[in-house]
Order: sequence, then C-alpha cells, then structure tokens
Amino acid sequence: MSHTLGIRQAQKQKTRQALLDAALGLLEEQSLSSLGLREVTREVGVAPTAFYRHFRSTADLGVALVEEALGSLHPMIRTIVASAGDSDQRIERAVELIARHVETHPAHVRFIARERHGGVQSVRAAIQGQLAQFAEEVKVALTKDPVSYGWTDDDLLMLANLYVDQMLMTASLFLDALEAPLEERQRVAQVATSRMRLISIGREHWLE
Amino acid sequence: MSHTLGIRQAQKQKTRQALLDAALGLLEEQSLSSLGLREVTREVGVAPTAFYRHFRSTADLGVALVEEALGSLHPMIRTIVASAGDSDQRIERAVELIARHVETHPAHVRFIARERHGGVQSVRAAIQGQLAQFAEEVKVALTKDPVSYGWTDDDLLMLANLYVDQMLMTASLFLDALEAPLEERQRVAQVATSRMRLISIGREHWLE
DNA sequence: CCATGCAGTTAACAACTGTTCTCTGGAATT
DNA sequence: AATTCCAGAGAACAGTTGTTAACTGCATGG
Repeated sequence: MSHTLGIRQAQKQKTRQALLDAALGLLEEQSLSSLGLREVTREVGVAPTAFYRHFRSTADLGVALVEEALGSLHPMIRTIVASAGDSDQRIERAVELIARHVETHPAHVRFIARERHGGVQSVRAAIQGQLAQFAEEVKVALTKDPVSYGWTDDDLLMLANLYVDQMLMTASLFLDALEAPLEERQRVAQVATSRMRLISIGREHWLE
Repeated sequence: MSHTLGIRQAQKQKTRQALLDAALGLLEEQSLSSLGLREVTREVGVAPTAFYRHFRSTADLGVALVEEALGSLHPMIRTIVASAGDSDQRIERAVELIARHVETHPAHVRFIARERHGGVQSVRAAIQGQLAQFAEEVKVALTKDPVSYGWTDDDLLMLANLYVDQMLMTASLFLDALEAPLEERQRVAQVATSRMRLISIGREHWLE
C-alpha cells in the first residue's frame, strides 16, 4: 500500500538519508553538539546550503536520528517482551537479541547512549520520550504476567523502567566490547545475564 | 602538613581553578567535544594563550574535571558503604545522600553523566577507570557483609557494578528534577528507593 | 640586588563556521 | 507545450576557531 514517490521526492529522500548516514558516521568520534552542518554536507558531497532543504539545524537532524535509531529498536522490545519460556530462558534470549542488535546497529546504539545525557536539549527530550514509551510498553506486558499480581501501578512502572535502563546499559557494554575478543564479549554477556537474573529474583520476592 | 605555596604557584592554581569552573559552567549546555578553549578563557577574562599554561587541550581539561568531580564523590561512597542499620535504612540514607550531593554539586554530576558515554575518548576512559575503582571498593565492602557468604568473586563484582550504575542513574534522575517542585523530587526519591530495594531483595535470594 | 623563570599578554595566521541571497536545471503541474 | 515549483549549487558575509611567535612584568632563588 506504499505510494510510489515521484522521481523528485525519491531523490530528496535519498540525499536526506545520506545526510543522516553521514552524520551517524561522524558522531562515532564526537558529540552532536559539536557536529557542524558543513562537516555533514562535505561528507555527502553536497553543497552546505542543501542541508537546509532537509533540516533546520544539526539539532533537528539529531531528533530525526533518534526516531531512526529507536524506531528500529521498537520491534526488538516487542520480541523480547512477547518471548515465551521460563525466566532464565527469556533473559538469555533477551541478552542474545541485544548483542545481535548492537552488532548490526552499532552506530545507532552509540548515538543513543551518547546523546541520552548529551548537550542538546531537544534530542535529550526526544530520547526520553521514546524511552518512556518503551517503558510503558514493557509495563503493559509485565501487568499481564501472573507474577505481577498484587503489584501497584507505580511499582510496575518502576520495574519496567529498570528493565529499559538495564537494556541500554547492556547494549552500551556490548558496544565497548565490539572489537574485543570473543572471550571478552562472552564475559559481558555473562555479567548482563546475571544482572537481569538478580533483578528477576528481586521481582519474584517483591511482595514479601 | 600542607606546604604553603609561593605567591606565584598560588596565582597559577587560582586561574587553573577558574578555568575548570568556567568550563564546568559552559558544559551545562553543551558537550565537552564542542567546548572551545577560547570560550573558556573568554569566560575567565584571560588571554586564549594562557590556557596552554595549564592544559594541552580541552580534552586534557576534561580529564582534570573527571578527577575533580569523582574525587569529591569518593568520600560519599565510603559513607554510604560504611553506613550501619538494616537494609532499608541504608538504602534510604544512600538515596538521601545522593540527593544532597546532586543539590550541592549539580554541574559535576551532569558532567559525569554526560561525558561517561561522550565523544572524547580520553575522558571516557578516565571516568571508566574511576568507576571501576568505585566498584572495587563497593565489592570489598560487600564481601565483608555476611549476606555475601557463598558468593563467587565475579558475582560480587557484578553486584558492585550494578550498585554503582544505579547510583549514577539515580543521581541523573535527581538532576533532571532539580528545578521541579518538591513533590516531583520526592517521587524520584521514592522510585530510586524502590529500585535499590528490589536489587537488595534479589541479592538476599541470589543463592537459592 | 640582580639574574633567571615563567604566568599571562598581544598580535597575527590560515582555516573553519552558520547563514544570506541569487541562480539553475529539470521534474511536476496545468 | 508552456508554466510553475523546488532541490541543490555557487559565491560571499562576518565571525569564530586553534596555534604560533615574540613580548612583558613580577615573584623567585642565588
């Protein structure tokens, strides 16, 4: 049901995407607040003024990057949350999924980790918004779990946020170990699994 | 036993500190990777070239800021860790201490949260080093706790790191709520306490 | 008291930045 | 086929950046 774009709009989206990709690449070695618009257009091979046809500023581009990065993460969350099996199996699968996502989208993960507390207000707000949405989604899933019987709404949201934060921390740890030997990456996976397991144990005994 | 500095060295340290303070102020609205040396010297009211008498680059200044920011945090960690009382009392006291620290050193906390995953390699490394030191310290304290009997060394370190990360996340949450009404800040304290408590519960049932 | 050291100044540099206005070629519309 | 639209190019702007070199004045150590 996708409407085929005209040659015109297709070209535009193409250079827009090229700008986003170039920016994402440049952001591996700096923060958004130091990213220059000329830097980006130079990388793409386009005139500096062309930038304005797509974004008002680099901050604006940053917000677009947030949607791209966290949009691709959305389906992953659903997969983890919907996964069956006992607690330990689900945790191992979640860690495995996160590791895969970091391997296939390292720049996206780095961007989010970096700009979550970064120097650009609007981007921080965009990330916080998306993460709050994730937490809400996780919370809904948790509510359906029989383990959550008797939990208050606030505590469920607290736990959901804890899971989301944990997911990001794990992703960031995997990112740091991306170039490291397999042994090191396995150690990271081991630690991440233990963290999740400890939280799950706390969850099971919460109401005592 | 402090050696009284000559007029000369005293003046030097004074402007050095002024540079650090000015930088910290400017970093509330941007990231280190976009902080210019001229920007800092202008703020202090000193010639741009004077900067080089104290730091090789802004990245170098960033590393110095890490030591200042996390150095002041060191005693706080000890206080929390050495605190007596049952689990819930200790947690409440810890959250209270973190809240106070954020109120008295907001810029330091923001700087660490921002640059922990920021765009400047050397600063990231410095932060990671200090945090690893904190975790080691927490681990030693945990080892002495009877609750830890039977725990492996790896699991103790895992828990210690979890606590350290949690401390930072809590601090960051308090930071976001600094200007918010009391009611909001109390909600943050409530959530932080719950998180810590859940982790503690997980810890108590870890060996089952 | 005089010579040395060194924190901070002054001036100048080439390179870079974001933003403006004007222009152009080709797709889209009529 | 004629007209409008608009993504991108080009040139120019005032202002900024990091870094250099040579200086000045004052605290320091002999």
